[in-house]
Amino acid sequence: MTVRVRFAPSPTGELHVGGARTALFNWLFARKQRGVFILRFEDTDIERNRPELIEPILESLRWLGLLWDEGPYFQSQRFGVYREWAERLLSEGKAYKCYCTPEELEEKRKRALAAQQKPKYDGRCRSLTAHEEQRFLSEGRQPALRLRVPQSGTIAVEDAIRGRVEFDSSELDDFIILRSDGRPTYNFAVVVDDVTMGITHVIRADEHLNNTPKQILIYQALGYPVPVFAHVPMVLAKDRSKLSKRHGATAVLEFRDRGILPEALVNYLARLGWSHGDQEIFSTEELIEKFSLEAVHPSAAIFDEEKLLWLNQHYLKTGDPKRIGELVRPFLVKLNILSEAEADAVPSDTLAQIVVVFRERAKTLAELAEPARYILTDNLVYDSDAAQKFLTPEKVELLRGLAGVLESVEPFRASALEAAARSYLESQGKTLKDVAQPCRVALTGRTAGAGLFETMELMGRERTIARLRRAGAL
RNA sequence: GUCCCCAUCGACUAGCGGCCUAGGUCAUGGCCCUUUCAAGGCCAAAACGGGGGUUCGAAUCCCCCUGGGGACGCCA
Repeated sequence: MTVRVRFAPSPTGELHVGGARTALFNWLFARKQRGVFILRFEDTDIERNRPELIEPILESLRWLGLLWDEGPYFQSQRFGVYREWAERLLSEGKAYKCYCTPEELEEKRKRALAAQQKPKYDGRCRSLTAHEEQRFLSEGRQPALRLRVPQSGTIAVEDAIRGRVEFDSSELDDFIILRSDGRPTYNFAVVVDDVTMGITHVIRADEHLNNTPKQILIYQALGYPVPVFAHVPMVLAKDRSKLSKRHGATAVLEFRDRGILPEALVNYLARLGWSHGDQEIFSTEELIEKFSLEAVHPSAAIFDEEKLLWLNQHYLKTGDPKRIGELVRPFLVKLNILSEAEADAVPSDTLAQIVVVFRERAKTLAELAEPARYILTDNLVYDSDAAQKFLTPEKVELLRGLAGVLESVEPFRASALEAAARSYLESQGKTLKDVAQPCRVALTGRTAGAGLFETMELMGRERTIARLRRAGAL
Protein backbone atom coordinates (compact mmCIF):
# COMPACT_ATOMS: atom_id res chain seq x y z
CA MET A 1 0.00 0.00 0.00
CA THR A 2 1.25 3.44 -0.86
CA VAL A 3 2.14 5.61 2.08
CA ARG A 4 0.23 8.89 2.16
CA VAL A 5 1.07 11.60 4.65
CA ARG A 6 0.01 15.19 5.02
CA PHE A 7 1.20 18.44 6.48
CA ALA A 8 -1.78 20.48 7.61
CA PRO A 9 -0.98 23.99 8.79
CA SER A 10 -3.65 26.51 9.63
CA PRO A 11 -3.13 29.93 8.09
CA THR A 12 -3.27 31.79 11.38
CA GLY A 13 0.46 32.45 11.62
CA GLU A 14 3.69 32.18 9.70
CA LEU A 15 5.40 28.83 9.30
CA HIS A 16 7.72 28.65 12.28
CA VAL A 17 10.57 26.24 12.84
CA GLY A 18 8.45 23.82 14.84
CA GLY A 19 5.92 23.51 12.06
CA ALA A 20 8.71 23.29 9.53
CA ARG A 21 10.18 20.35 11.37
CA THR A 22 6.83 18.58 11.37
CA ALA A 23 6.58 19.21 7.64
CA LEU A 24 10.14 17.96 7.18
CA PHE A 25 9.52 14.72 9.05
CA ASN A 26 6.40 14.12 6.97
CA TRP A 27 8.26 14.86 3.78
CA LEU A 28 11.25 12.69 4.67
CA PHE A 29 8.98 9.83 5.60
CA ALA A 30 7.06 10.14 2.34
CA ARG A 31 10.22 10.27 0.24
CA LYS A 32 11.77 7.35 2.06
CA GLN A 33 8.64 5.23 1.66
CA ARG A 34 8.15 6.38 -1.92
CA GLY A 35 4.83 7.72 -0.77
CA VAL A 36 2.78 10.84 -1.31
CA PHE A 37 3.19 14.09 0.61
CA ILE A 38 -0.01 16.10 0.75
CA LEU A 39 -0.45 19.73 1.74
CA ARG A 40 -3.71 20.79 3.31
CA PHE A 41 -4.75 24.06 4.87
CA GLU A 42 -6.94 23.77 7.93
CA ASP A 43 -8.83 26.98 7.58
CA THR A 44 -12.23 26.24 9.04
CA ASP A 45 -11.90 29.09 11.50
CA ILE A 46 -13.13 31.88 9.29
CA GLU A 47 -12.54 34.60 11.88
CA ARG A 48 -8.92 33.82 12.56
CA ASN A 49 -7.89 32.90 9.05
CA ARG A 50 -5.46 35.16 7.33
CA PRO A 51 -5.46 34.30 3.62
CA GLU A 52 -2.47 36.55 3.05
CA LEU A 53 -0.42 34.06 5.07
CA ILE A 54 -0.98 31.21 2.66
CA GLU A 55 1.55 32.32 0.08
CA PRO A 56 4.31 32.88 2.68
CA ILE A 57 3.68 29.38 4.04
CA LEU A 58 3.92 27.93 0.54
CA GLU A 59 7.05 29.97 -0.04
CA SER A 60 8.57 28.68 3.21
CA LEU A 61 8.01 25.09 2.16
CA ARG A 62 9.35 25.72 -1.33
CA TRP A 63 12.42 27.44 0.06
CA LEU A 64 13.12 24.46 2.30
CA GLY A 65 12.64 22.16 -0.67
CA LEU A 66 9.66 20.41 0.88
CA LEU A 67 7.58 20.18 -2.24
CA TRP A 68 4.18 18.59 -1.96
CA ASP A 69 2.82 15.99 -4.33
CA GLU A 70 -0.85 16.82 -3.83
CA GLY A 71 -2.77 19.90 -2.88
CA PRO A 72 -2.84 22.32 -1.37
CA TYR A 73 -6.34 21.41 -0.31
CA PHE A 74 -8.45 23.88 1.62
CA GLN A 75 -10.90 22.74 4.24
CA SER A 76 -12.89 25.89 3.69
CA GLN A 77 -13.75 24.56 0.25
CA ARG A 78 -14.95 21.24 1.56
CA PHE A 79 -17.68 22.25 3.99
CA GLY A 80 -20.22 20.30 1.95
CA VAL A 81 -18.24 17.10 2.37
CA TYR A 82 -18.07 17.43 6.15
CA ARG A 83 -21.75 18.20 6.41
CA GLU A 84 -22.60 15.15 4.37
CA TRP A 85 -20.52 12.86 6.60
CA ALA A 86 -21.89 14.47 9.73
CA GLU A 87 -25.43 13.98 8.59
CA ARG A 88 -24.72 10.34 7.99
CA LEU A 89 -23.65 10.00 11.61
CA LEU A 90 -26.75 11.84 12.66
CA SER A 91 -29.04 9.53 10.71
CA GLU A 92 -27.24 6.52 12.13
CA GLY A 93 -27.79 7.82 15.62
CA LYS A 94 -24.06 8.19 16.24
CA ALA A 95 -24.40 11.91 16.54
CA TYR A 96 -27.15 14.09 17.91
CA LYS A 97 -28.32 17.67 17.84
CA CYS A 98 -27.35 19.92 20.69
CA TYR A 99 -29.30 23.11 21.24
CA CYS A 100 -27.17 24.57 24.00
CA THR A 101 -25.85 28.00 23.09
CA PRO A 102 -22.14 28.82 23.14
CA GLU A 103 -22.88 31.23 25.99
CA GLU A 104 -24.54 28.56 28.11
CA LEU A 105 -21.69 26.16 27.48
CA GLU A 106 -19.04 28.75 28.17
CA GLU A 107 -20.73 29.54 31.45
CA LYS A 108 -20.66 25.89 32.52
CA ARG A 109 -17.10 25.52 31.41
CA LYS A 110 -15.99 28.49 33.45
CA ARG A 111 -17.80 27.23 36.50
CA ALA A 112 -16.16 23.81 36.23
CA LEU A 113 -12.72 25.32 35.86
CA ALA A 114 -13.34 27.64 38.80
CA ALA A 115 -14.37 24.66 40.90
CA GLN A 116 -11.15 22.95 39.73
CA GLN A 117 -13.15 20.31 37.94
CA LYS A 118 -12.56 18.91 34.50
CA PRO A 119 -14.88 20.77 32.14
CA LYS A 120 -17.12 18.24 30.43
CA TYR A 121 -20.32 18.53 28.49
CA ASP A 122 -23.12 17.34 30.74
CA GLY A 123 -25.07 15.55 28.00
CA ARG A 124 -28.12 17.71 28.39
CA CYS A 125 -29.23 17.27 24.79
CA ARG A 126 -28.20 13.64 24.50
CA SER A 127 -31.76 12.35 24.50
CA LEU A 128 -34.15 15.15 23.85
CA THR A 129 -37.85 14.45 23.34
CA ALA A 130 -39.52 15.71 20.20
CA HIS A 131 -41.37 18.16 22.36
CA GLU A 132 -38.19 19.63 23.88
CA GLU A 133 -36.60 19.95 20.45
CA GLN A 134 -39.67 21.73 19.22
CA ARG A 135 -39.42 24.18 22.06
CA PHE A 136 -35.71 24.95 21.42
CA LEU A 137 -36.46 25.41 17.74
CA SER A 138 -39.26 27.81 18.49
CA GLU A 139 -36.81 29.79 20.62
CA GLY A 140 -34.81 30.23 17.43
CA ARG A 141 -31.89 28.03 18.50
CA GLN A 142 -29.68 26.52 15.81
CA PRO A 143 -28.39 23.09 16.79
CA ALA A 144 -24.80 21.92 16.64
CA LEU A 145 -23.96 18.26 16.13
CA ARG A 146 -22.31 16.23 18.87
CA LEU A 147 -20.74 12.80 18.62
CA ARG A 148 -22.23 10.20 20.95
CA VAL A 149 -19.20 9.03 22.93
CA PRO A 150 -19.25 5.78 24.91
CA GLN A 151 -19.14 6.45 28.64
CA SER A 152 -16.84 3.59 29.53
CA GLY A 153 -13.87 1.67 28.26
CA THR A 154 -10.45 2.78 27.12
CA ILE A 155 -9.18 4.11 23.85
CA ALA A 156 -5.66 3.15 22.92
CA VAL A 157 -3.45 5.17 20.62
CA GLU A 158 -0.64 3.20 19.05
CA ASP A 159 1.98 5.85 18.47
CA ALA A 160 5.05 5.16 16.36
CA ILE A 161 7.17 7.42 18.54
CA ARG A 162 5.63 6.98 21.99
CA GLY A 163 4.26 3.49 21.95
CA ARG A 164 0.85 2.67 23.31
CA VAL A 165 -1.00 5.49 25.05
CA GLU A 166 -4.32 4.79 26.74
CA PHE A 167 -7.14 7.15 27.51
CA ASP A 168 -10.14 6.43 29.68
CA SER A 169 -13.38 7.09 27.82
CA SER A 170 -14.74 8.78 30.92
CA GLU A 171 -12.24 11.56 30.24
CA LEU A 172 -14.03 12.39 27.04
CA ASP A 173 -17.39 13.99 26.48
CA ASP A 174 -19.81 14.24 23.57
CA PHE A 175 -17.83 16.79 21.62
CA ILE A 176 -19.12 18.93 18.79
CA ILE A 177 -18.37 17.82 15.25
CA LEU A 178 -20.48 20.35 13.37
CA ARG A 179 -21.06 23.92 14.52
CA SER A 180 -24.51 25.42 14.55
CA ASP A 181 -23.63 27.33 11.39
CA GLY A 182 -22.82 24.09 9.60
CA ARG A 183 -19.03 24.36 9.64
CA PRO A 184 -17.08 21.38 10.95
CA THR A 185 -14.87 21.55 14.02
CA TYR A 186 -11.20 20.74 13.82
CA ASN A 187 -11.31 17.14 15.00
CA PHE A 188 -14.07 16.21 12.62
CA ALA A 189 -12.68 17.94 9.55
CA VAL A 190 -9.29 16.34 10.17
CA VAL A 191 -10.67 12.83 10.30
CA VAL A 192 -12.98 13.25 7.31
CA ASP A 193 -10.04 14.62 5.35
CA ASP A 194 -7.63 11.97 6.51
CA VAL A 195 -10.15 9.29 5.57
CA THR A 196 -11.11 10.74 2.19
CA MET A 197 -7.54 11.61 1.31
CA GLY A 198 -6.41 8.11 2.21
CA ILE A 199 -3.86 9.21 4.80
CA THR A 200 -1.93 6.21 6.13
CA HIS A 201 0.36 7.95 8.62
CA VAL A 202 -0.52 10.97 10.69
CA ILE A 203 2.73 12.66 11.68
CA ARG A 204 1.96 15.78 13.65
CA ALA A 205 2.89 17.86 16.66
CA ASP A 206 2.78 16.52 20.17
CA GLU A 207 0.00 18.87 21.23
CA HIS A 208 -2.42 16.75 19.22
CA LEU A 209 -1.83 13.57 21.14
CA ASN A 210 -4.74 14.51 23.41
CA ASN A 211 -7.00 14.94 20.40
CA THR A 212 -6.20 11.53 19.08
CA PRO A 213 -8.68 9.51 21.17
CA LYS A 214 -11.47 11.82 19.99
CA GLN A 215 -10.38 11.31 16.43
CA ILE A 216 -10.20 7.57 16.87
CA LEU A 217 -13.80 7.69 18.02
CA ILE A 218 -14.70 9.49 14.82
CA TYR A 219 -12.88 6.91 12.70
CA GLN A 220 -14.86 4.23 14.50
CA ALA A 221 -18.18 6.02 14.07
CA LEU A 222 -17.44 6.50 10.40
CA GLY A 223 -16.40 2.88 10.08
CA TYR A 224 -12.84 3.37 8.88
CA PRO A 225 -9.57 1.95 10.19
CA VAL A 226 -7.28 4.34 12.01
CA PRO A 227 -3.98 5.36 10.42
CA VAL A 228 -0.60 5.06 12.12
CA PHE A 229 -0.04 8.00 14.44
CA ALA A 230 3.31 9.61 15.23
CA HIS A 231 3.41 12.59 17.55
CA VAL A 232 6.60 14.53 17.24
CA PRO A 233 7.89 16.45 20.26
CA MET A 234 7.73 20.20 20.51
CA VAL A 235 10.45 22.67 19.76
CA LEU A 236 11.08 24.98 22.70
CA ALA A 237 12.94 28.24 23.13
CA LYS A 238 16.13 28.60 25.12
CA ASP A 239 14.16 29.24 28.34
CA ARG A 240 12.20 26.02 27.80
CA SER A 241 9.02 27.91 27.04
CA LYS A 242 7.05 27.70 23.84
CA LEU A 243 8.89 29.36 20.97
CA SER A 244 7.48 32.80 20.25
CA LYS A 245 8.27 36.15 18.69
CA ARG A 246 9.99 37.46 21.78
CA HIS A 247 12.65 34.78 21.35
CA GLY A 248 13.84 36.40 18.14
CA ALA A 249 13.58 34.69 14.81
CA THR A 250 11.15 31.79 14.72
CA ALA A 251 9.63 32.00 11.26
CA VAL A 252 11.27 30.12 8.43
CA LEU A 253 11.34 33.16 6.17
CA GLU A 254 13.09 35.19 8.86
CA PHE A 255 15.96 32.74 8.78
CA ARG A 256 16.08 33.02 5.01
CA ASP A 257 16.15 36.79 5.27
CA ARG A 258 18.97 36.68 7.79
CA GLY A 259 21.12 34.68 5.41
CA ILE A 260 20.61 31.12 6.55
CA LEU A 261 20.93 28.49 3.83
CA PRO A 262 17.93 26.17 3.41
CA GLU A 263 20.12 23.08 3.59
CA ALA A 264 21.48 24.27 6.94
CA LEU A 265 18.01 24.77 8.40
CA VAL A 266 16.89 21.41 7.06
CA ASN A 267 19.94 19.67 8.47
CA TYR A 268 19.51 21.40 11.82
CA LEU A 269 15.79 20.70 12.08
CA ALA A 270 16.29 17.08 11.12
CA ARG A 271 18.84 16.58 13.87
CA LEU A 272 16.62 18.29 16.40
CA GLY A 273 14.89 15.37 18.02
CA TRP A 274 16.21 12.81 15.61
CA SER A 275 19.62 11.27 15.21
CA HIS A 276 21.52 8.61 13.41
CA GLY A 277 24.51 7.56 15.47
CA ASP A 278 27.17 10.24 15.73
CA GLN A 279 26.48 11.82 12.37
CA GLU A 280 25.85 15.56 12.32
CA ILE A 281 26.03 16.52 8.67
CA PHE A 282 23.38 15.09 6.39
CA SER A 283 22.62 15.83 2.78
CA THR A 284 18.95 15.69 1.90
CA GLU A 285 19.53 12.36 0.17
CA GLU A 286 21.12 10.94 3.31
CA LEU A 287 18.24 12.18 5.42
CA ILE A 288 15.77 10.44 3.17
CA GLU A 289 17.81 7.28 3.26
CA LYS A 290 18.34 7.24 7.02
CA PHE A 291 15.20 8.78 8.45
CA SER A 292 12.86 6.70 10.54
CA LEU A 293 10.04 7.58 12.90
CA GLU A 294 11.30 5.07 15.44
CA ALA A 295 14.52 7.06 15.82
CA VAL A 296 12.69 10.27 16.69
CA HIS A 297 13.54 11.20 20.26
CA PRO A 298 10.33 11.53 22.32
CA SER A 299 11.29 14.51 24.47
CA ALA A 300 10.93 18.17 23.59
CA ALA A 301 14.02 19.88 22.17
CA ILE A 302 15.39 23.35 22.61
CA PHE A 303 16.12 25.37 19.51
CA ASP A 304 19.80 26.33 19.60
CA GLU A 305 20.70 29.07 17.19
CA GLU A 306 24.45 28.64 17.76
CA LYS A 307 24.38 25.19 16.31
CA LEU A 308 22.28 26.32 13.39
CA LEU A 309 24.89 29.00 12.68
CA TRP A 310 27.65 26.44 12.86
CA LEU A 311 25.85 24.29 10.31
CA ASN A 312 25.21 27.34 8.18
CA GLN A 313 28.89 28.14 8.10
CA HIS A 314 29.63 24.55 7.27
CA TYR A 315 27.38 24.76 4.21
CA LEU A 316 28.77 28.18 3.32
CA LYS A 317 32.27 26.70 3.38
CA THR A 318 31.46 23.59 1.40
CA GLY A 319 28.89 24.93 -1.05
CA ASP A 320 29.49 25.89 -4.66
CA PRO A 321 30.93 29.44 -4.58
CA LYS A 322 29.00 30.46 -7.68
CA ARG A 323 25.70 29.46 -6.12
CA ILE A 324 26.51 31.00 -2.74
CA GLY A 325 27.65 34.14 -4.53
CA GLU A 326 24.29 34.50 -6.21
CA LEU A 327 22.60 34.08 -2.85
CA VAL A 328 24.80 36.87 -1.49
CA ARG A 329 23.76 39.27 -4.23
CA PRO A 330 20.40 40.36 -2.74
CA PHE A 331 22.11 41.08 0.56
CA LEU A 332 24.27 43.68 -1.17
CA VAL A 333 21.11 45.69 -1.62
CA LYS A 334 19.51 44.77 1.66
CA LEU A 335 22.58 45.92 3.58
CA ASN A 336 22.71 49.20 1.64
CA ILE A 337 26.05 48.37 0.12
CA LEU A 338 24.95 48.77 -3.49
CA SER A 339 21.89 49.93 -5.34
CA GLU A 340 19.79 47.30 -7.02
CA ALA A 341 21.22 48.16 -10.42
CA GLU A 342 24.78 48.10 -9.11
CA ALA A 343 24.22 44.78 -7.40
CA ASP A 344 22.86 43.30 -10.61
CA ALA A 345 25.93 44.48 -12.44
CA VAL A 346 28.47 42.74 -10.22
CA PRO A 347 29.95 39.82 -12.19
CA SER A 348 29.10 36.48 -10.64
CA ASP A 349 32.78 35.56 -10.74
CA THR A 350 33.51 38.46 -8.44
CA LEU A 351 30.87 37.33 -5.99
CA ALA A 352 32.19 33.80 -6.14
CA GLN A 353 35.69 35.11 -5.32
CA ILE A 354 34.37 37.05 -2.36
CA VAL A 355 32.68 33.89 -1.16
CA VAL A 356 35.87 31.87 -1.40
CA VAL A 357 37.94 34.47 0.41
CA PHE A 358 35.49 35.32 3.18
CA ARG A 359 33.37 32.29 3.87
CA GLU A 360 35.53 31.00 6.68
CA ARG A 361 34.76 34.21 8.50
CA ALA A 362 31.03 34.36 7.95
CA LYS A 363 28.21 32.48 9.56
CA THR A 364 25.46 33.92 7.37
CA LEU A 365 25.02 35.26 3.85
CA ALA A 366 24.62 38.70 5.40
CA GLU A 367 28.02 38.48 7.05
CA LEU A 368 29.43 37.22 3.79
CA ALA A 369 28.09 40.26 1.99
CA GLU A 370 29.50 42.76 4.48
CA PRO A 371 33.13 42.90 3.20
CA ALA A 372 31.77 43.84 -0.21
CA ARG A 373 31.34 47.28 1.29
CA TYR A 374 35.07 47.95 1.20
CA ILE A 375 35.85 45.70 -1.75
CA LEU A 376 33.22 46.96 -4.15
CA THR A 377 32.67 50.50 -2.85
CA ASP A 378 34.57 53.38 -1.32
CA ASN A 379 31.81 53.95 1.12
CA LEU A 380 33.66 52.46 4.05
CA VAL A 381 33.90 53.54 7.63
CA TYR A 382 37.31 53.63 9.25
CA ASP A 383 37.64 52.42 12.80
CA SER A 384 39.19 55.55 14.33
CA ASP A 385 40.77 53.73 17.27
CA ALA A 386 42.42 51.31 14.90
CA ALA A 387 43.59 54.10 12.61
CA GLN A 388 45.11 55.95 15.53
CA LYS A 389 46.84 52.87 16.82
CA PHE A 390 48.24 51.50 13.57
CA LEU A 391 48.57 54.42 11.18
CA THR A 392 51.50 56.15 12.80
CA PRO A 393 53.65 58.46 10.63
CA GLU A 394 56.32 55.84 10.38
CA LYS A 395 53.87 53.16 9.20
CA VAL A 396 52.18 55.54 6.80
CA GLU A 397 55.57 56.16 5.23
CA LEU A 398 56.14 52.44 4.87
CA LEU A 399 52.72 51.97 3.28
CA ARG A 400 53.55 54.72 0.81
CA GLY A 401 56.68 52.88 -0.18
CA LEU A 402 54.73 49.68 -0.43
CA ALA A 403 52.19 51.34 -2.68
CA GLY A 404 54.96 52.42 -5.02
CA VAL A 405 56.20 48.88 -5.33
CA LEU A 406 52.83 47.18 -5.63
CA GLU A 407 51.55 49.65 -8.18
CA SER A 408 53.43 47.98 -10.96
CA VAL A 409 52.99 44.37 -9.96
CA GLU A 410 51.73 42.40 -12.91
CA PRO A 411 49.45 40.52 -12.77
CA PHE A 412 47.73 42.05 -9.79
CA ARG A 413 47.32 38.72 -8.03
CA ALA A 414 47.72 37.67 -4.41
CA SER A 415 50.81 35.53 -4.87
CA ALA A 416 52.69 38.14 -6.93
CA LEU A 417 51.65 40.90 -4.54
CA GLU A 418 52.85 38.96 -1.54
CA ALA A 419 56.21 38.21 -3.13
CA ALA A 420 56.71 41.84 -4.09
CA ALA A 421 55.66 43.08 -0.67
CA ARG A 422 57.92 40.69 1.20
CA SER A 423 60.96 41.55 -0.84
CA TYR A 424 60.35 45.28 -0.52
CA LEU A 425 59.92 44.98 3.24
CA GLU A 426 63.08 42.94 3.52
CA SER A 427 64.97 45.66 1.67
CA GLN A 428 63.71 48.11 4.28
CA GLY A 429 64.76 45.82 7.13
CA LYS A 430 61.14 45.16 7.98
CA THR A 431 58.87 42.15 8.04
CA LEU A 432 55.31 41.64 6.95
CA LYS A 433 54.26 41.67 10.57
CA ASP A 434 55.42 45.30 10.79
CA VAL A 435 52.91 46.51 8.23
CA ALA A 436 50.18 43.91 8.18
CA GLN A 437 47.81 45.60 10.56
CA PRO A 438 48.45 49.17 9.35
CA CYS A 439 47.94 47.92 5.84
CA ARG A 440 44.70 46.17 6.74
CA VAL A 441 43.35 49.26 8.45
CA ALA A 442 44.27 51.42 5.46
CA LEU A 443 42.58 49.06 3.04
CA THR A 444 39.53 47.95 4.94
CA GLY A 445 39.09 50.35 7.79
CA ARG A 446 39.21 47.58 10.33
CA THR A 447 41.60 45.23 12.06
CA ALA A 448 39.98 41.92 11.26
CA GLY A 449 39.60 40.49 7.81
CA ALA A 450 40.77 38.04 5.22
CA GLY A 451 44.33 37.61 3.94
CA LEU A 452 45.82 40.96 2.91
CA PHE A 453 46.88 39.99 -0.57
CA GLU A 454 43.66 38.18 -1.39
CA THR A 455 41.88 41.33 -0.28
CA MET A 456 44.07 43.48 -2.52
CA GLU A 457 43.47 41.26 -5.48
CA LEU A 458 39.73 41.50 -4.95
CA MET A 459 39.79 45.28 -4.50
CA GLY A 460 41.86 45.77 -7.57
CA ARG A 461 44.93 47.82 -8.30
CA GLU A 462 43.45 51.25 -8.34
CA ARG A 463 41.57 51.02 -5.07
CA THR A 464 44.44 49.29 -3.29
CA ILE A 465 47.07 51.81 -4.27
CA ALA A 466 44.84 54.78 -3.58
CA ARG A 467 44.03 53.58 -0.11
CA LEU A 468 47.62 52.83 0.76
CA ARG A 469 48.64 56.33 -0.33
CA ARG A 470 45.77 57.95 1.49
CA ALA A 471 46.56 56.23 4.78
CA GLY A 472 48.20 59.34 6.21
CA ALA A 473 44.99 61.32 5.89
CA LEU A 474 43.02 59.08 8.16
C1' G B 1 -8.25 20.53 39.49
C1' U B 2 -8.32 16.19 35.89
C1' C B 3 -5.93 13.67 31.93
C1' C B 4 -1.69 12.91 28.69
C1' C B 5 3.51 13.25 27.36
C1' C B 6 8.63 13.85 28.72
C1' A B 7 13.40 13.43 31.89
C1' U B 8 21.83 11.63 30.02
C1' C B 9 27.01 17.37 29.99
C1' G B 10 24.68 24.68 29.31
C1' A B 11 22.33 22.72 24.19
C1' C B 12 21.36 18.56 20.41
C1' U B 13 22.10 13.63 21.24
C1' A B 14 24.60 8.08 21.51
C1' G B 15 23.22 4.38 24.94
C1' C B 16 17.95 -0.10 24.03
C1' G B 17 21.07 -5.09 31.44
C1' G B 18 27.41 -6.26 31.60
C1' C B 19 31.36 -3.32 25.74
C1' C B 20 30.19 3.05 30.44
C1' U B 21 36.54 5.10 34.37
C1' A B 22 28.95 7.27 29.95
C1' G B 23 30.71 8.40 23.44
C1' G B 24 29.93 12.34 19.46
C1' U B 25 28.48 17.42 17.96
C1' C B 26 27.49 22.86 19.19
C1' A B 27 28.82 26.34 22.78
C1' U B 28 32.85 27.34 26.62
C1' G B 29 38.31 27.39 28.25
C1' G B 30 43.57 26.35 26.97
C1' C B 31 47.55 25.27 23.51
C1' C B 32 49.36 25.00 18.38
C1' C B 33 49.25 27.21 13.46
C1' U B 34 49.28 32.42 11.91
C1' U B 35 49.90 39.27 8.67
C1' U B 36 44.67 40.28 11.97
C1' C B 37 40.11 37.81 12.48
C1' A B 38 38.43 33.43 11.35
C1' A B 39 39.01 28.48 9.77
C1' G B 40 41.78 24.15 11.09
C1' G B 41 44.51 20.73 14.59
C1' C B 42 45.28 19.02 19.65
C1' C B 43 43.69 19.09 24.73
C1' A B 44 40.40 20.28 28.85
C1' A B 45 36.10 21.11 31.73
C1' A B 46 31.10 19.41 31.60
C1' A B 47 25.59 14.90 32.46
C1' C B 48 22.65 9.62 33.83
C1' G B 49 16.85 14.79 38.70
C1' G B 50 15.69 12.10 43.76
C1' G B 51 14.04 7.68 46.34
C1' G B 52 12.61 2.74 46.34
C1' G B 53 12.54 -1.97 44.00
C1' U B 54 13.84 -6.25 40.09
C1' U B 55 18.73 -8.48 39.04
C1' C B 56 24.93 -11.59 40.19
C1' G B 57 24.92 -6.75 37.66
C1' A B 58 20.88 -0.74 35.93
C1' A B 59 21.91 5.37 32.55
C1' U B 60 19.25 1.16 30.50
C1' C B 61 13.35 -2.66 33.36
C1' C B 62 9.16 -1.45 37.25
C1' C B 63 6.93 1.93 41.05
C1' C B 64 6.70 6.57 43.68
C1' C B 65 8.26 11.60 44.09
C1' U B 66 10.08 15.96 41.88
C1' G B 67 10.62 18.94 37.74
C1' G B 68 9.29 20.50 32.71
C1' G B 69 5.67 20.54 28.78
C1' G B 70 0.84 19.82 26.62
C1' A B 71 -4.50 19.22 26.66
C1' C B 72 -9.34 19.89 28.87
C1' G B 73 -13.45 25.43 23.12
C1' C B 74 -19.41 25.83 18.38
C1' C B 75 -9.62 27.42 18.23
C1' A B 76 -6.52 24.61 15.42
